[in-house]
Amino acid sequence: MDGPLSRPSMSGASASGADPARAAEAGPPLASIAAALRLERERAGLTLSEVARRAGVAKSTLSQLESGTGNPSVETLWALAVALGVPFSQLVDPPTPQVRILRAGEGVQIHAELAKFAATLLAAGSPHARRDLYLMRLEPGSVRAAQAHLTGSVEHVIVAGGRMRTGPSEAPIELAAGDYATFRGDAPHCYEALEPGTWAVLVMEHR
Amino acid sequence: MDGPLSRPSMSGASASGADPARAAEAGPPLASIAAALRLERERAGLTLSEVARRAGVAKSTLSQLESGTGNPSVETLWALAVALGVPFSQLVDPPTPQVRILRAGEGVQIHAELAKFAATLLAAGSPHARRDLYLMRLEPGSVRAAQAHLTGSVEHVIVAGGRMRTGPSEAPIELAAGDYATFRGDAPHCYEALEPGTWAVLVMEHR
DNA sequence: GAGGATCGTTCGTCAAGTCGAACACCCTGG
DNA sequence: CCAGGGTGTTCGACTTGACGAACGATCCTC
Repeated sequence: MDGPLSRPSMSGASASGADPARAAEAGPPLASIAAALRLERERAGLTLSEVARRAGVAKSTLSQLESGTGNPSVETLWALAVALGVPFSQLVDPPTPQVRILRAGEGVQIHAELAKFAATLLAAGSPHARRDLYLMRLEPGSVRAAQAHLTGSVEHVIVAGGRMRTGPSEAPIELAAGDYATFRGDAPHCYEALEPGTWAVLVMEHR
Repeated sequence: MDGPLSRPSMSGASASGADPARAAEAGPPLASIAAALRLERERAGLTLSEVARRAGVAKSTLSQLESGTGNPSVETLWALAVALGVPFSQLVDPPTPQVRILRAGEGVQIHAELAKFAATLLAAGSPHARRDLYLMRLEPGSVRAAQAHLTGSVEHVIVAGGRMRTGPSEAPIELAAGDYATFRGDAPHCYEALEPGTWAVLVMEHR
């Protein structure tokens, strides 16, 4: 039902109280930074020399950083982040999930003392996800096709009323009120209402 | 109706396309880091010496960093973040908003080519906000009172169906379907359904 | 009020990050 | 075939951050 995808640790714990895993990542992400630097540079199609020039750092420094040798200063890393056009923290913290659907009624439910309350955790954001919340209304009869956003962007849709078909353009998913779905936003995807007055909450996660 | 609060720049621009302001913050946040270090240390009620000891850095180094002198290495800053029990990026990026309401129909609307689509930007997340999405269902007759969460947490509520009263315990707000409200989560707040079958999307922003 | 302890700051010393230049390498074109 | 401009890497010199110790300042104890 959900295909070959890795569950991104949907630990439903962080709702009832403190979350100890927030800053407890053990070691300084020297290697992670190295990988992120190289990844983002190649994604942007830039050369090491060019990035170094734009950032105002020596290319020797960048070379060492990309090779995992070194412990950059904040100033240096910041300059590189700006040159690469990515948020600073993307260089220091790991990537994001993939595709996941949560039908109405599914998911980790959190109940209160008096049973009149039930909350379903839809997506526990990674520490540095940038998430923009949208309230989306659409009427049937037209398909809104969205092209690829920035690399790594993820979209979350919670249908509040009506029915809609959304998801990757090659495999749309039909959702009804209360359904929740998330999918990659950096691939072509679409939105189509199946009933009048359809509306949903859209969370656009940029990283 | 919304009291003395500063509008946290709800620039509705970032929806139609690329967002140049994502990593374009001009200078390296030397002073910001200094302020964050001191703030988080005092929040935790720890002494400079103690934090330095836990982080395994010289207290002279920490002193210089808190005074804004210096450009710490990633390794050093990471150790301090762990010692302070805060996510790394909280030390490098600024704080968060306050209180804001968006009634159904209000807000910056984004229309598509065919006018059958309308999205309302609810909250453009700061680059490092950790946002957990919840689908919340609650029935009338009981008030769910939530105590203060972690400092700096912010809650977003989008009512999908029914009516509810929520917000800070000292000044709850009545919301109907389509209404959106956001308020501080580190102060006592409550949720109360006013109709059967009330449900909402809850976004818990931890920072 | 003297003693002790701890706070945060400032001062030299050492190590490490950053820089610039020279290096080997690949591809293109004269 | 071999200059030419491009890549990313490695090498010393310099700059700078991190360390440890000593320094006033403050607070509590005896």
